[in-house]
Amino acid sequence: MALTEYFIRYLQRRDELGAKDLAALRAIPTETLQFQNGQTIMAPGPDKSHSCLVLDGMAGRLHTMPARVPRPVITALYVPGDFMDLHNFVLAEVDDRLMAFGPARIEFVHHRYLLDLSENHPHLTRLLWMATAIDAAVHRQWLAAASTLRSSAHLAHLVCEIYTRLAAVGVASDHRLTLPLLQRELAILLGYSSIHVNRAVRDLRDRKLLRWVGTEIEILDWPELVRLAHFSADYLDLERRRR
Amino acid sequence: MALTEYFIRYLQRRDELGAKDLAALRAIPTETLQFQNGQTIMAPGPDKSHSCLVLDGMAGRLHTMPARVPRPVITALYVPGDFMDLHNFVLAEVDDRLMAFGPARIEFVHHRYLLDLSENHPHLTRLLWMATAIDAAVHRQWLAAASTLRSSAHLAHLVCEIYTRLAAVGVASDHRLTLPLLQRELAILLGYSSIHVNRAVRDLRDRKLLRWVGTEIEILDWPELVRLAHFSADYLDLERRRR
DNA sequence: CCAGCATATTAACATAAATCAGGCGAATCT
DNA sequence: AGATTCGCCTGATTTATGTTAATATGCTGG
Repeated sequence: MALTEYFIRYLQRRDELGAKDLAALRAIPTETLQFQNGQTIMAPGPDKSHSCLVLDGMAGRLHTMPARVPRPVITALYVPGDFMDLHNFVLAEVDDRLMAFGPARIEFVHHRYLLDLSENHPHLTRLLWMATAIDAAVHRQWLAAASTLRSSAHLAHLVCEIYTRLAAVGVASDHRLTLPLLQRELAILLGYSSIHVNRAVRDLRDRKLLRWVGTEIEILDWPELVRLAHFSADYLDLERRRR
Repeated sequence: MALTEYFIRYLQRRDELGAKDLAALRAIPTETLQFQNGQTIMAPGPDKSHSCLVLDGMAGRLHTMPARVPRPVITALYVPGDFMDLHNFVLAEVDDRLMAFGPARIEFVHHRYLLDLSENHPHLTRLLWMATAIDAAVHRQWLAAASTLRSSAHLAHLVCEIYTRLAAVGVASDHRLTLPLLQRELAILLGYSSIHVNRAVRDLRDRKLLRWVGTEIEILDWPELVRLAHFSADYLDLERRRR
């Protein structure tokens, strides 16, 4: 199985890929595995041999604070095309757990191929580096959202971001998206109790901004949702540019 | 002026540097500028030509949400040796403002040298990449801290982290540190009102965990502070390892 | 069809943090 | 010295969020 075309499109939206780059990417062998909702894609620990990317479905990163901590926190969400685990290629140890949200197909790439890429394809290396930098930019946006937004606006911000990211890879359109997260999981993502998340969902419904049944969301008033959430897609760095 | 030895030590704590790597790093010319408290080191905008690192003093990253947002948020703090702005080498645009906290000397590296490095020194490239990955790991820890900790513990976590990072570069020791942030600035970092930060400081004082006068902090009970903050230095990735 | 379970929802109450209002003390300026 | 500014500190009140408890709803397996 070859490296997901989703990821190649992820890169192509942001920079031009030459024929040699494309060939090098497509030559990387991967192993694809299927996961069910809640399953662990990668457990924390040192010396990982693979990094992984999302082919299909959604996945997330569960970060646990050390010692007797109240609960883990979801610090990132990944959609198809996201190379979700490049970090562990350059870090000694990442003690986050990667898990599937809903059914998901994940591709695993052995680090030897990334190492080879970093030795012989500097342009691609910069693009992989860019992918981790975009992850970090999303982290910063989440930090800012958590600091400045109240629960409803905070939840709205998440919906705007995920819709934008899903739409960018063609998995969502027409202001409809599937978000395979329980309210309990939204709570540990946004940093609220699940009851409070429920209040926030109700608030957005009452304002007629969206319909939300189970995992299916329909955004009824995108401009107003964006305004409430102070959302702008800039930080996702979707623009095409030489790097 | 050559690339700061602090940054070289930052790398050496985490991996071995060969003679060629060292020579390549030391050959990079930099320009050093002095900033006063509150001054802008780099303004947001596209097409930056330089990245910068902290030689002396402290600096931070101010992230502003778009359009009529309540306030900016401090999403990162940088200490001597931190290559604080590698992001903009690989990203099209970073709309964060970099500013000095207290007097600070900052080194500027032209992107042409980073480009050269990424073309010809894959091992060093991976290490720079690692530096941005560590930044991202710190972001995730801040996200987790913001979600799970109450004000006092959250503030305690920040103090633990900054002391650990300052001590790692030899700028702090004996459980004493200088933190050139006003309570107002701590508030926009932690996501509280400054009045509430004041209460958190008082709480830590009342518990006899630290003395805090102006910008001078003395940690009186490190183990208890660490326990309260659920702090562990793991995420700073200080361990030495091949990458 | 029912029992059993998990999730969503709501209400009532408790706590945390924001906001409002103001006082204190040190540094600076006139 | 007096006035001003700024950061620190504190109490009173309001708002946001957490907690507990209970009900509803939708699924699954018998």
